[in-house]
Amino acid sequence: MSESALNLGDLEIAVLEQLWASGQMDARAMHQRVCSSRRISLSTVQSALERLYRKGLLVREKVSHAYVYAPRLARDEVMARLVEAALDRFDGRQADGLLAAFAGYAERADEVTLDRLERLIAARKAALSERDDE
Amino acid sequence: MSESALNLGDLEIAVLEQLWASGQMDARAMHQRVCSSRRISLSTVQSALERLYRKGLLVREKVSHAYVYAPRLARDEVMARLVEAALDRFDGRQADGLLAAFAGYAERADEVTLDRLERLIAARKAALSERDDE
DNA sequence: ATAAAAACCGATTGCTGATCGGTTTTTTGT
DNA sequence: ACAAAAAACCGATCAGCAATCGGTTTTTAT
Repeated sequence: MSESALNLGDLEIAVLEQLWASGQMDARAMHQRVCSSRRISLSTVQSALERLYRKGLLVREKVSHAYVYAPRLARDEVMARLVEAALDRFDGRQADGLLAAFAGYAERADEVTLDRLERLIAARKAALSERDDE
Repeated sequence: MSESALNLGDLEIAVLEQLWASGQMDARAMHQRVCSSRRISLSTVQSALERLYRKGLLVREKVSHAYVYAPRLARDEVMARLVEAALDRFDGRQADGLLAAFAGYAERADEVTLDRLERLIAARKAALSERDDE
């Protein structure tokens, strides 16, 4: 096993989005934010937070008697892990899949993004050739 | 909804891998290939094939009395859709996530892959500027 | 000490993939 | 044409997981 089987439900993602937007909050505050779009009890929100905590995606700290939760990973990092998890299940290199996903995406990408990508690749190339020189 | 909620189980992926490797086969042949690693009945394999067919990932044709299944999408394409599906569930642009996944991957990418990517980006840039000229 | 707030616990529901055996339909060999 | 074999088809069960909740216990603050 590749040991990176990550999966997230809809509520879990909604909760994460709130935390990424606000930095941290307790279950009550989260409930306030989420219950406008979802008719949901406090318990349900607590469950989702607990699940995310157990999945290693949140940290928490007891402030007086209540847990205050905060994201343990950046939004991008979580997305990256999700992508990795999706691709991990296939045989062999996952390069192809990511390349393909990326190609499809690049078809619609704007100049700014393309520039960012070029820089990413240039940086990696530089790192590679420096390694070769040693 | 973004209408691209694709998800695949382990057996489904194993089945797809076989088809990508061999082009096409019927349920019996698939059972032969898969039952070495998984102790599984023919019915189970048939179910998986049927599910994949309904998901639009396979085509099939009656050859004499048995269905012969074949992939409808390339391996890369399926991987790309899986990535898309994983990222679609987040708010806003999925650019960031793909970029992040890609950045992580690029850290380990070899020169050949980097070259391929550069070409991909160059092609997209060319397409963009041609559009601008019109 | 007591009331309020939160954690904690367990139970239920719904969805989906995996799994199977039995029944019907179709094909094929004689 | 008919019987045997093969496959599709059907429905049922099981397992895992997210979502959902209410009730009980624990903790805190007054």
